[in-house]
Amino acid sequence: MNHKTDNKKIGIKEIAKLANVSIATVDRVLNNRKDVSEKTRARVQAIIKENNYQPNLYARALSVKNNLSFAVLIPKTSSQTGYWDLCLKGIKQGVEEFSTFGINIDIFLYDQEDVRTFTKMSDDVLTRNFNAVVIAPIFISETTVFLEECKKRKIETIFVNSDIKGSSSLGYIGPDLRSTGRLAANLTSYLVQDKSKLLILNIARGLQNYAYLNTKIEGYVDYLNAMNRDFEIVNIDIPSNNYDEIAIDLLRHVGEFNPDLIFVTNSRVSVVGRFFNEFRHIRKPHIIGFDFLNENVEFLANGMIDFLICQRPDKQGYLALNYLYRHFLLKEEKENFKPMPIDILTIENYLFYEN
Amino acid sequence: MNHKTDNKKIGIKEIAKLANVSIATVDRVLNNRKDVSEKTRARVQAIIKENNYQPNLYARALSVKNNLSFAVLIPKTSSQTGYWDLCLKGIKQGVEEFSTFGINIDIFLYDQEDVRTFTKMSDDVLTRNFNAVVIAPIFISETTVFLEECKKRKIETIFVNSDIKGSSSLGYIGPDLRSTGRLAANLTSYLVQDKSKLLILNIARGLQNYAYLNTKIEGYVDYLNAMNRDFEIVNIDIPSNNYDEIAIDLLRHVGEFNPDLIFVTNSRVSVVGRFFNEFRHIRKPHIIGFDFLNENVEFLANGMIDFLICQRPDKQGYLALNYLYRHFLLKEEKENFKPMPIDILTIENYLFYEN
DNA sequence: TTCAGTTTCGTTAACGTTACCGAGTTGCTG
DNA sequence: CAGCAACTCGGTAACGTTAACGAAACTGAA
Repeated sequence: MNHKTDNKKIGIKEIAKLANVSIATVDRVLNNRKDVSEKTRARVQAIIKENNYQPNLYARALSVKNNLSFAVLIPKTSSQTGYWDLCLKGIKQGVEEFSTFGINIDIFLYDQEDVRTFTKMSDDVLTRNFNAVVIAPIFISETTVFLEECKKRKIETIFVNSDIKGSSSLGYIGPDLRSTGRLAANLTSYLVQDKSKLLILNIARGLQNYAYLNTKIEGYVDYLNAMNRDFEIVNIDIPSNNYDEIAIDLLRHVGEFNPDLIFVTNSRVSVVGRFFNEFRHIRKPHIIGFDFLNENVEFLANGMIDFLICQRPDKQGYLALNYLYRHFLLKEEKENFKPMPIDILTIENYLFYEN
Repeated sequence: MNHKTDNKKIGIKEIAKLANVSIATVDRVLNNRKDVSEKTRARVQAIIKENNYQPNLYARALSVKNNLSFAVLIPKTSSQTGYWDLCLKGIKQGVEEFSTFGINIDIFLYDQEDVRTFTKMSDDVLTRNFNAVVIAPIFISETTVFLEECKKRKIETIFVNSDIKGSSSLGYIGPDLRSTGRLAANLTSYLVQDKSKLLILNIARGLQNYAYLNTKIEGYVDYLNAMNRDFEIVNIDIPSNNYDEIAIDLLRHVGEFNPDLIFVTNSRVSVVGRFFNEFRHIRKPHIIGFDFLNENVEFLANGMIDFLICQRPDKQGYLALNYLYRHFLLKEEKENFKPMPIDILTIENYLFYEN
């Protein structure tokens, strides 16, 4: 059962020799540039295919002295959640890694509670000459305007975190939102009995800017309704970032509704954990929320939160840059990226998360 | 909030100029070789640190024309489970990727039901001159003997899939087995009520060779006992690979015990799924098992299996080779690898698995 | 002082690919 | 047929690092 592997990698030089041309010509057909006749192009291509030539990406990366520059346009982290810090962490890893190739990456952080900072930043981006820009599209209409400008100037665009279907030039890197909602519902169905009361909580100031949350909620509700298990589902908005304010609202809603499970539709789930940690006399429901933030993990670890659904914001950020790198440098065509995995974290596996 | 990043990467050449030495000398201190005086070594090192020099790994990989060769020594896939196929898939990905660097990788597949094939293969490995060998240590005592020989010949060793603590030279790449057991118990606790009956199933011919399964079971049982929820737990071995034989045993045990949940301790969980798919009149318990195999996913998708706990065998295989690559070529020291993540798959997120 | 041996260091050719520069060829116009 | 553009193609220097080779400087003993 000894499986030998003696596939000596063939280089551009050998190809050239076999085709009886110079390496420059081989390079031209490889990168399908002009300045090569159809006849020789065909001949070289045949030999390339024949010998299963694979370019040495490292040599390529070493050789090319590009002056690519990318912009990253995402919210700055708020006082209420470290979510964007994670994304930024991934971005910075990419900045570090790709600076080796002379890629310059500038990061623009806008305030997700102030649309004017977004328009300001996006204007700034346009004054410089970027080859591509990574965008977290929070403000939908403003982003659409910005995308128009990018298109005119032939600046490639790619989304992270949420998608405006079909409007960026390079697509979207992030989780399927509807599926994350369905997954939450799936877990919910294990946690509670028939006829239970389920509370959906949307917590954040300026909720009108988080249109994508509705997709999650749809997935959640549709899944549960299809089960015919007589759940009573209530959807509540708490448009605040202040714990004390939120606590007051929570006190009222939880008191009135007395839910068996709370589904927090974003990363603010730690607030709910904190609430039940303080108000011990209130019956603690099951809790499901999002994202691997320190404050969330704390309540996962002490049993307050049952499940954390994770979309790896850091990986998202990194992958977006990685995608650009591959698009520009390695010239990989690649079908539009695979969707991000959706991870489930519990008290028993969170320690091994993050790879 | 504009965050500029203008860290021009400095090269070995600039370092040489700054230190007033040749690039060869810089190279010597970088790879701390001999043939350089303590004085200049210190000076160069200072300048390296000062300028935060980071070697260009791609240039290094391009330059070095090593003749490294690794061996991989894992079980061949049996008729009963595609588990090792997955691991092999990851290995092959590594073979492909690292052949660019002139690394030669030979794969030796032994029969996990026949210890003689293992000793035969491991002897074969020793006749050749490998720099390192990746081992899945199924046969503990035989592996230990083999490791002794490797140590004598200064062949590096690294484990995948399961560990014999402290006996390989480069450590272990794989999940923490006890934690996977605990995680299964954690999910179990959500799926069933107090006083439920839980059936632990160990299915495989030659079970005596799977000592590591006990670690999983310990984690599972300990976790549940600590909950004080009055579970009735039964642990059953079915030492067979034949479905008909297994079905007979299952029929008997399930009939007698009537479990509320079955925990299959390895990847053979699809057999149990098939069983309940055929015997519709028997009350189907919840089912938890391991590994992202096609046959398992099939029963996850149709609702037979509730949770699949995944240890990414393909990633394990790839990471093992990647680790060797980094150890030999990039000379990264790196603290002994992070543990593998432990993933939870349900009917709602399996589609997005595999990245 | 000489000379062999050792220690320390610099020069240079690779590694596989890219891209600039310029030389040869063809085709067309006047 | 001259002249000139357009099209093909080859030569070669770079990219940052490694390693083989040999030169220089130093050591110590005769």
